[in-house]
Amino acid sequence: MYDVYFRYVVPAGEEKGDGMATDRSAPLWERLERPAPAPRQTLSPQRIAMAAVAVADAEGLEAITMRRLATELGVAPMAPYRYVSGKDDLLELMVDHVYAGMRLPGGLGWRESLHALAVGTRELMLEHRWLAQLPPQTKLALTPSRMAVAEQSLTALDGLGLDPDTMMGIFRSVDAYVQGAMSYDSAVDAFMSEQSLSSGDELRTELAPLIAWHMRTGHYPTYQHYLRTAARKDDRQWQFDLGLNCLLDGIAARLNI
Amino acid sequence: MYDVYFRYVVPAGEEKGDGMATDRSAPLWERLERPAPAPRQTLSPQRIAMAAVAVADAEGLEAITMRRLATELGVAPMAPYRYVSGKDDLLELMVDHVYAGMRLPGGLGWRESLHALAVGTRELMLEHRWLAQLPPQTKLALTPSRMAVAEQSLTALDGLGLDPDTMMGIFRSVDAYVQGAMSYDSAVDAFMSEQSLSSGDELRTELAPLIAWHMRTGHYPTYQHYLRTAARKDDRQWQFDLGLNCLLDGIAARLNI
DNA sequence: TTCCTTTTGTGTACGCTGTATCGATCGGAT
DNA sequence: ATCCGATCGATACAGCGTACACAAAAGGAA
Repeated sequence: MYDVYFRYVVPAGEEKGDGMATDRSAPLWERLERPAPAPRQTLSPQRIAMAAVAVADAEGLEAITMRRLATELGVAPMAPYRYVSGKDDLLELMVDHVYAGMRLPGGLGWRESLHALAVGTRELMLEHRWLAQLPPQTKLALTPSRMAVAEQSLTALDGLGLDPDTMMGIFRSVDAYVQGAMSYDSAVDAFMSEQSLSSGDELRTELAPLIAWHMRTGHYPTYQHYLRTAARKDDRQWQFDLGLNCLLDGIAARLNI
Repeated sequence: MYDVYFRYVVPAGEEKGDGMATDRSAPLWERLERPAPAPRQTLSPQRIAMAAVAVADAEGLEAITMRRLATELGVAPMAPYRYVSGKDDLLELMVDHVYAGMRLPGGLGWRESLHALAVGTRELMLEHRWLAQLPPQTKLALTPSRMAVAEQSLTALDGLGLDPDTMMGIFRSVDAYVQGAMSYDSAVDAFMSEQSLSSGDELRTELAPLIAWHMRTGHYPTYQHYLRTAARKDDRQWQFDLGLNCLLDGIAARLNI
């Protein structure tokens, strides 16, 4: 597990400003640049991020509590506040921590790169299903790892004769599709584990009364036909790929690339 | 403002079971089928939904509190619990209430229908920006209004020689794109109104220190080029349409329809 | 009218959350 | 030896969702 926060070069022109580590008004990433000169500390942004990610992976996002985190770290409830300004900061730290694990292959064509972006993000979200359940403000988080992903994707679209707006638009479209699709899947997963359901069949049994009530109204014949005859209801990979391939096809066609 | 909850026909075979209205174990929509025989009541699911939607529209989703809702209705904090089993139920009620306002034109081709689905959902989310910020469990909510939207979309894809899995896969892909794209836009909106920013320029000024810090690392040349030369950074409509049209193009091409 | 039952809204309280504030403690330069 | 800033601990507070028991009000039967 390599060091996430120190691999970013300190930009030139930054003074060594004393007390920088506790200047809570500066952006999170700027503060982390000089995490702390103290040698004794038991806490660190990395330790905090790892502990939080471990808890969220094991018990879901709703288990992430400042108190729980502190307990996990063997520390007083308010201790982590020395490193993160609040829960939002903590979530941002977690996001950056897991996105750092994403490795996009370089040297591929634009389509392969975008495909890898989508599949890689999906895999990250399958491994950490809380990633697709983050609160809105965290979805914007401009963390170093996410910037790196964006940069790689934009680079893959460079040199094709596209204007910057279109390049960013395509990147964001693919990302929007992935986020939307995984947000749905992830919500289903959360519901299933919360109700201790371990298969699509068990899920449908659980939902049967509700579905049956809807169907008895007779308002949804096409939906009902789907329910009765569909064969891939549990094949999420297939569903994800269907939409992704359509989107990539469309990008290729519409932009002549 | 027409009645949202009584337009669904009572399915045959439902007993008039006494106390049905307070049987909290039945699905929300089944309970609402017999909302209450009493004439005196000051509360009703409709009044609750309308009050909650009004608050969320005006002050955002985080203003939605059981206590705040009760205050708004001029009632004790626990009173709404007679009609909704908890906050999740309340959110579901709100979702159904606003989705009931969506009108999809019929009699169009599949592409126009899916386009209308996407644009209509987008407009709903622009009018009620909390819609794109709902917690995960509410994203699944199988409410009557949302079932109706799904049914219409599936119907538009019927008769084209597609198997049910593909029909549902396409519907879900378009929906995923819309949810993902609007979830991002909505988060930006929330951030802007929370910081009292009223234009893209003000937003960029606010984020300038963070962005500048990232850029000074020199790791994001393509991103930087985008920042400096892009001309449509604030044209969300264009961005949304770009991805949507690509997706629809791809669907048409890949499925030969 | 009177009584009884069922429905509907009230009052109070509990455990949990995020986090502000202040005091104790420790490490290392002076 | 002294000081000082960086850490961490203890306490406290307002606000949240909601469980629970009770009061008020309406409808039906007598």
